[in-house]
Amino acid sequence: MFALCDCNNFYASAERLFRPELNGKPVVVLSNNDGCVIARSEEAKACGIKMGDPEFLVRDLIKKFSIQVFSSNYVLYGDMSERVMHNLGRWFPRLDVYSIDEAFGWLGGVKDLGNYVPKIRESVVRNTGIPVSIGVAPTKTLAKLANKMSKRTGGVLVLDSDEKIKAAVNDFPAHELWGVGRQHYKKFESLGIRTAGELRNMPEMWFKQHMTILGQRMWNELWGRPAIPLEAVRETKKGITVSRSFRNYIEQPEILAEALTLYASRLAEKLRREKLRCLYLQVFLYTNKNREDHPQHFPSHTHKLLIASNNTTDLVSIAVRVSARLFRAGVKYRKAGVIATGLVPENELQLNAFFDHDNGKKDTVSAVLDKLNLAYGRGTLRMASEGYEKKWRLKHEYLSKGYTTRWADIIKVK
DNA sequence: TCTGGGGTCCTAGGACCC
DNA sequence: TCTGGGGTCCTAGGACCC
Repeated sequence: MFALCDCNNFYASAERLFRPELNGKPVVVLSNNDGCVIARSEEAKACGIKMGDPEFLVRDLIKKFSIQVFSSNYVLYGDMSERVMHNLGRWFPRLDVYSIDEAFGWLGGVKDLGNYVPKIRESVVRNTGIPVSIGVAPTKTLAKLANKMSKRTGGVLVLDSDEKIKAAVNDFPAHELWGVGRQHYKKFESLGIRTAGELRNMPEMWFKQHMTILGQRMWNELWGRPAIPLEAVRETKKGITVSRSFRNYIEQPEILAEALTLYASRLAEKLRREKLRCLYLQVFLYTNKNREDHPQHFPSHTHKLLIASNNTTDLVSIAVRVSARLFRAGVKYRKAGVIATGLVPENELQLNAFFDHDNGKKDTVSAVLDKLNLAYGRGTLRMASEGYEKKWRLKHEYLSKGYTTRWADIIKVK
């Protein structure tokens, strides 16, 4: 049996944990640049705030219901996530951490699930302060379904018989299934399919034809036959991205170069942290697609490196050069990013017979950079091309403190 | 009038996830 | 005026190989 454990309204719960006076009050967390709503407490949902709502469109609701607003604080969420996962790990022989607030656990051989599962939930809540819900079923897809249904029934739901599964799928909306997005739902609608129960009664070939092999897997999973295995060890990543929207539009190539310098520096740091190097570096620019009156431009280019690298100097110089070529005058750019692919382990460096390698000099520079920035704070030592003013940098006006990660921000008990 | 078969790699686009 | 960021997988088509 699989268990899906997920934190309720995770970011909102994490923020409220250190502001107990907000318990029972509406709370929302905004995306980067304070753009749109990405987490809501139950009270905020009841005020009519929807997932993904742009902040400027719900400003009136926020004011009307005195909703507490937070910018996203990923350092805090990352740390709280680690605590939750660590606690979950005590209860499962194998744990597959699926996202920052979700994990699949393997419950093979546990006899009294009805007794065991609620204990997991109570323990995590007691040890971390983060409320979680747990759904249990014979497949991952059904465990996800059970998890969603459990939010209405006290946070735990175990589907351990064909009868229970049948009752659950007949009561579950097809568009809320794991793996069903807007496009698939449109197809279901046109056929009059509303519930997961109606959906799984369609023939297997229908799934294969209309939803590719992923649909075929879903069909099996809905009938209780596991088609998606537990990944106790996550495979190494295929790519690493750093991209951000700008606070204001960028219309000058030299300002764009500043942003790309920062993003490529961050990307190099991420690669070094994961002990990887990249063979390809993709650079892309975006305009604001919500503005039909602006000229649109979404250029992108992938640069192939002669030797795999994770050095800040290498990646920054490529990113800046490529972005200058992609840039078009008279266009208002809203966002840019860099993607590293062709990832290889740091210590398996393949040299190039026709190209001079510097015998690790740049690696030494990067190591010094990381060491200084770790000791004295991120950005202490950085590339000069990052600029000084950085007016394009993210907006986060409602940022909470680093309660669990910064000594200066630790809560004092009187 | 008639021009093979089997494969890999890469890219772009679509769909979905949290 | 103001609409996030970081991922995965699948498919189709083009270019190329023998």
